[in-house]
Amino acid sequence: MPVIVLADGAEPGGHLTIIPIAHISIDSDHSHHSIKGRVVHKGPLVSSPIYHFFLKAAIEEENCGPQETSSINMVLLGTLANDFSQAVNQGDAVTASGFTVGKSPTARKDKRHLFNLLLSGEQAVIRVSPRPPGDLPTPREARTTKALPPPAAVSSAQKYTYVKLADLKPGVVVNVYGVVVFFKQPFKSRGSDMCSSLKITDQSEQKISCTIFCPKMESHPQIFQIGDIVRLHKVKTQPYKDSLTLVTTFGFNAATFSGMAGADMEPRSSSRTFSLSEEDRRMVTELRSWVASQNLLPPDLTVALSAAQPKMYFDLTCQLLAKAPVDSTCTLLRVWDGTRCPHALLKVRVDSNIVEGPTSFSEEHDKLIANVLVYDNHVRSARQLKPGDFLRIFNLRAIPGSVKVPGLSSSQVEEVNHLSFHLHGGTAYGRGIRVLPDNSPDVHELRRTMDIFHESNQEKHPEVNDSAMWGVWNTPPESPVSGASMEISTERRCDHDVRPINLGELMCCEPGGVHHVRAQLRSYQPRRLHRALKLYCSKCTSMQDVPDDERVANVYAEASAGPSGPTSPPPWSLSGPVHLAAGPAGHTLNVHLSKQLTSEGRTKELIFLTGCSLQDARHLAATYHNVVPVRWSRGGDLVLLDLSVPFLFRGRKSFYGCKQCSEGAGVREPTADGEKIMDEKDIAEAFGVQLMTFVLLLKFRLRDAGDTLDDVFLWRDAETFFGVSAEDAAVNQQAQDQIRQTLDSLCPPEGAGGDRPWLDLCLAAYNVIESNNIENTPTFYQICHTSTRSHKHLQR
DNA sequence: GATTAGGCTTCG
Repeated sequence: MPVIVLADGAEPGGHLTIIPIAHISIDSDHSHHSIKGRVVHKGPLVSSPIYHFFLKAAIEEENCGPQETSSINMVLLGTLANDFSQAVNQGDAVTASGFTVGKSPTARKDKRHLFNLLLSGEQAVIRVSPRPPGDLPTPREARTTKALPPPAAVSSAQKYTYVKLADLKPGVVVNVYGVVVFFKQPFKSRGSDMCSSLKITDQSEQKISCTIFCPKMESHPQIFQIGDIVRLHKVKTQPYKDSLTLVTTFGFNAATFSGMAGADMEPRSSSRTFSLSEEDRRMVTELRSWVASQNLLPPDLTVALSAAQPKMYFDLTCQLLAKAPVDSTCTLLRVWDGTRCPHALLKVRVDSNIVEGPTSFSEEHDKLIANVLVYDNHVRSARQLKPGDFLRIFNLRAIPGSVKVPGLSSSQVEEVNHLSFHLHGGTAYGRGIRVLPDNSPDVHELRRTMDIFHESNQEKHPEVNDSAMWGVWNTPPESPVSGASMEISTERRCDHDVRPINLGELMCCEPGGVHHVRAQLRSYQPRRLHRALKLYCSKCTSMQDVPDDERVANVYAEASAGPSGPTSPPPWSLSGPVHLAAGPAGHTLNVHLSKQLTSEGRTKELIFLTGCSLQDARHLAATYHNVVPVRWSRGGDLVLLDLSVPFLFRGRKSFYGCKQCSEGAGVREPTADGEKIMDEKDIAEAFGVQLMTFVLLLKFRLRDAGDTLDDVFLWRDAETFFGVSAEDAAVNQQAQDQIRQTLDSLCPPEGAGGDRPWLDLCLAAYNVIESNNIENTPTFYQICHTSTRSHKHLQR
């Protein structure tokens, strides 16, 4: 998906609600909110070493109340900044969503909102409707406009006209709309491009073949099924065999819409300056209702595994669980769709060392897993697939009987009358594989079916915990990051004097040494990066997950509702109620300050709160240096909350203590030395809390020419590797983006087109000996002393 | 502003 969508109607899409700019707050969850306003300032595009690009802008709301803050600063990072710079002009109306909120450092100076919006990554979307012609700038804009460079050509302002398919003349470049009646997935042409073909029709009932040549997969029309509507810009008519065909020309661009009447208008397009005018909406709506009234589309061939019959050709929507190469012309895909095929399914056994994804599943799940063998040209597309991907496989064939599977010994193929599924070589009948985006309606439906299976299976077999399946199922692939292209390499920072070896040699080495290898990153876990963030206790070396906000909020809520009998605040404290204006009605909570600090005029330095929510604590952390949520014990004393939640808030950061190593921890007055503001270490020490630190933990699978190595951990030196501190990654979107970008470059997502770079790595080999199992201890590897270096190239 | 392909079941 493009990060930026330019639309004439600047309303939020789908599930988003527009909220007033004044309601933006650092405490609120704005994931379903969007804001709307006019661009009153557009800063220059600045090249940034980390994000490629960086741009500041400000938008102002129209028709807001007299007292409200009506303008807010936005910080755009990465490709979004680049897109915005090209496609948006001062005076354009925009809506923004998918932002995070931060404190605006310039609020005092520019009199804008106390907070600013940070937009980056996939979730950030800006929609733009250009300023109507003749609409004069506001006085504030007029003052600043002069300083801006002349406006770049804005594609959104361009007017497109569309030709009906019956009115096409030979040898002209046109724009057309059509309903897809046939399509083929892109395949590698003999030339330099990928080639895809489709046939479209419209109300004139003319059927026209189109040939698309584009080097990038994602620039081809993203067609998921017959009946989808495509918009093709800049295609040339070309006579071929008594009829006209359409072929891409320079400037070609495609957008695809669902053909279902009433479906949303969200286009599938790789164009970064995408424009959707009223006419576009009308064209799509008219084609949708025309299709609904006709009977011209070929039947939908989608069939669930539960309805698969021997010998049939059908389309399968499914999830990939695991895959394994069988030989150079054949790859095995293990898939499921949550339904059970009435026919016994062929079991294909492959060496577990070459399987990508889980190698075994529970018996119940196994019955639902279909083995799909893909051949020849499809081996190439299967290479891009990752376990967890949702797929549509077109023109799959159900094959009954015993099948000779290449690469298997004769004893393994004697499964008579079991169904196997083949995706034969070639592209006839649109044969091919397509990855479905996580937000597609088909994926939603698939997930529902899989949910039902899991629930009923849990009831039947509560003892079975099929972690392999859950791992894949809960780890959907992230959608491709548009334009996250940077060349990257790794550099060893150690001075070990060892000769680089290959992975095969490494696996023969005894644990305990360090080794240098050169390998590619095949896959990594967890796919959801927030799960890579852990809390680590350096004393007992335990590691735990960071609790999510909901859990933390619950603990605070429970503590607020705790005992409220007679209380005895500590003698060193001053207590009193404080009224918070936050929230719809505002509310009151109790604060406790140190007498000592208060007398020194250092009231801002430390505050204890009873009856506070998570939001309150975060809110007050913007004003007070150290915020400690506490509760009353049954005996009426101030005590710390359960250490499963943060015991301290400092700015945007929160700090946790280790439960095991903090025995006897309690609320005590920290000694203030007056020179510096006390920090988390001072407070933890005073309370007797063993501080935990944030760490990053990832597991890599490496591969070189001959071997694959699993269980390669990146942990101790993860911060060196990414050039980001784990503590920053916990609170800072920019740090998270840097990790994401690094991983995307090392292991490019499907469709991004990048090659996997070769990495120079220093690995430590070790094993963990458990007391009762000295034999057979597996060897693990850890990446050490290695950092990534990126070499960005500017985008044109 | 070149070149690619130009649907129409594998044969495992």
